[in-house]
Amino acid sequence: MKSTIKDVAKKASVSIATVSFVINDSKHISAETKSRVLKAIKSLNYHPSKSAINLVSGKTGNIGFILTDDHFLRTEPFYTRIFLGTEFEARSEGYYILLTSVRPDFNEKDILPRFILNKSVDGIIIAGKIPHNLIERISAYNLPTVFIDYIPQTNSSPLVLIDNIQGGLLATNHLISLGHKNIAFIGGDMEHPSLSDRLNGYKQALENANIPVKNNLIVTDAKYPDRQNGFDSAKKIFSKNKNVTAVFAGNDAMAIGVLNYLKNNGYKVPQDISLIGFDDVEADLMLSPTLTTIRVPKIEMGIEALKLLVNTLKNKKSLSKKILVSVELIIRESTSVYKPK
Amino acid sequence: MKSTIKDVAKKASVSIATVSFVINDSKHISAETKSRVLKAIKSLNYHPSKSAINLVSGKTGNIGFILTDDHFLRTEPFYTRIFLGTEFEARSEGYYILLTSVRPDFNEKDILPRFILNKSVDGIIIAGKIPHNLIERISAYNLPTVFIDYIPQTNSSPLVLIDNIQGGLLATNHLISLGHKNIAFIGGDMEHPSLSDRLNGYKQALENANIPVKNNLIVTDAKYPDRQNGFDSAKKIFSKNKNVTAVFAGNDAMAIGVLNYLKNNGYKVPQDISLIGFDDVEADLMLSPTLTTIRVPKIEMGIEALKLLVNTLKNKKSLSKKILVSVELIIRESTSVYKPK
DNA sequence: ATGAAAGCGCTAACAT
DNA sequence: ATGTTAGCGCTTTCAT
Repeated sequence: MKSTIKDVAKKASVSIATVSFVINDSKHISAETKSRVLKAIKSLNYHPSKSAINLVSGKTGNIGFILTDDHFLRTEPFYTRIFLGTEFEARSEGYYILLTSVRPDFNEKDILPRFILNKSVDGIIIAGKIPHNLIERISAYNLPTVFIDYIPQTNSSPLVLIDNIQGGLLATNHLISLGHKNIAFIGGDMEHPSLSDRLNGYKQALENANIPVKNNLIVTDAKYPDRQNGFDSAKKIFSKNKNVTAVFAGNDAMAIGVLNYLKNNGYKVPQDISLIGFDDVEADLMLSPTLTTIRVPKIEMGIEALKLLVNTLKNKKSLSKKILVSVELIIRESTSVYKPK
Repeated sequence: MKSTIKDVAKKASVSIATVSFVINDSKHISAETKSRVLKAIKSLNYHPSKSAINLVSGKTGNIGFILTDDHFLRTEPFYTRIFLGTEFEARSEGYYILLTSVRPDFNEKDILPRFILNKSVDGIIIAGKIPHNLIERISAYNLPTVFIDYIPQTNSSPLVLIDNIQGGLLATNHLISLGHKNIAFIGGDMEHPSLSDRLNGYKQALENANIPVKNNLIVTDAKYPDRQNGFDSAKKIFSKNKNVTAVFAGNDAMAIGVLNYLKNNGYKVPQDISLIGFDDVEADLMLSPTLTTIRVPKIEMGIEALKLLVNTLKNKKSLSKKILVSVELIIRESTSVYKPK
């Protein structure tokens, strides 16, 4: 039933070597022979055995994709979209993606993803913040690695990052251009470079506009940038500061929490408070008003990471490149011109 | 660097066959020899080459996992959890999962997942509702298949299903036991057996309690059971029926939409209206009140599907089993005793 | 331009 | 109980 290279060779009356040369275009074969082989391949519906190729080449044709459980299960499909981009690009490159999630509190006792132990991947893509000891233990295996949306402490690998500073600038400038001056920033998990750079962009924009940066308008103590913490952080800001007219939330999840807080407490968005998020996760169609935000090209990030990795794999030398994907201001309903009361 | 079976054999002073026997436990080897081999394996950090095993066994060691984009990107991590269960179980069984998503409107022109075309998987798991023509085209490849949470029209494959009727009964009985009589049902995508069976359970429970089933309390015309449609369906019910005191939503996503509608329109949950969902997707910690629901064991479903598939793979005969996973009533804050106004 | 043949790392008869 | 060896399907060097 299943045809092999032998069957093709026999059918085309050539040696198996010739068939292999034709398939891989690795040696010059006369046009006539080539077409005979190609015809045989087609008529037998022949597909080369991956296992055999892998065995002889010493490669696996697989790429490992690692992220933490909580990233994978996040309500907002942020990392899932990145994965989709990677998977999509892997199709054209002929790789398979082995996806695995690890616990966010991965420790010495946990075992490494088995595709690493079993040497079943040629390279690795790591998305999002990942426990440091995991990174260290993986690096012992010397696999080409690309990081997405995270800068590991000890880093020499190619990186695909969001241009968060630019995003922070865009978001804050948008609010400033609407006339806002008392602009709060709500962040969390400031160890993650994404969040801290968004804050940097925020500060920079204020300085550029000669608006003083006030620390009491900046809340960054949430451990994890999710809805609940957005809600709680908003409470901290608004219970003390009555003159805030705009909020820049570190991501859309937090922005949704902020929005909930504002609604529950009688603030109208955007009439009383303008609100901008970050990520554009298209989380919640129910959201009213719809959220002005900074769009992060998630699919593209996944694509870029795979390209980078495949490049490294093929060149046998790590290019150690850094790709900064740019972001885009998406104006919706949650921001509007500042009107003094 | 990379050690092979030969290195182990040499180190343990045995033949490579003996090493193989030890690894696979396929022949009786004396305890002494065995321990020597095991020690050699450990000291060399030896891991058998997957490619070689695959080649010799004619298998790939991979399992394909297919679902639609929108299921994969859903706000509520329902299918992602199922996938996680599958991936988890695959670890113990030594399989790798190749995850791919297809468009919900997959048609004749779209190409099949390439792991099918390239014969890179030994079997397939399909989760959720999938276009019928995809199923047909896949079936031509004669790969052992297991369906999760969906009953294909032309079916002979093993199935892992939710006991939706039981769930519908549990949910409705819970409301009835609280004294409710005017209980609405909100569903959507009734082509999906899950949703229609939940409705069946609802009807059955009412009949058991001698409560007449009223069609004007049943809204099932939403095409897709998401938040927005939950919201819209609630509007349909409540704008016409003033005596409804409880709602059974076909899933949590719709329930969240219903809750939003109720809040926006001055109803208090559960004081005015009791609300129960289905799935227990733990979607939204912000939800207030927290949602009473029927818990579906998502991880377990993924596990069961993989077990079923591996079983089929090993026995070389399709068991054509059907597994009905049972559900559980989770009482939280959104339901309470009926109080006449 | 094409073919013969040696492996890649492993399993499983078949021998001993 | 353990060893010898013939492949699995392919790539690639070396001949021709």
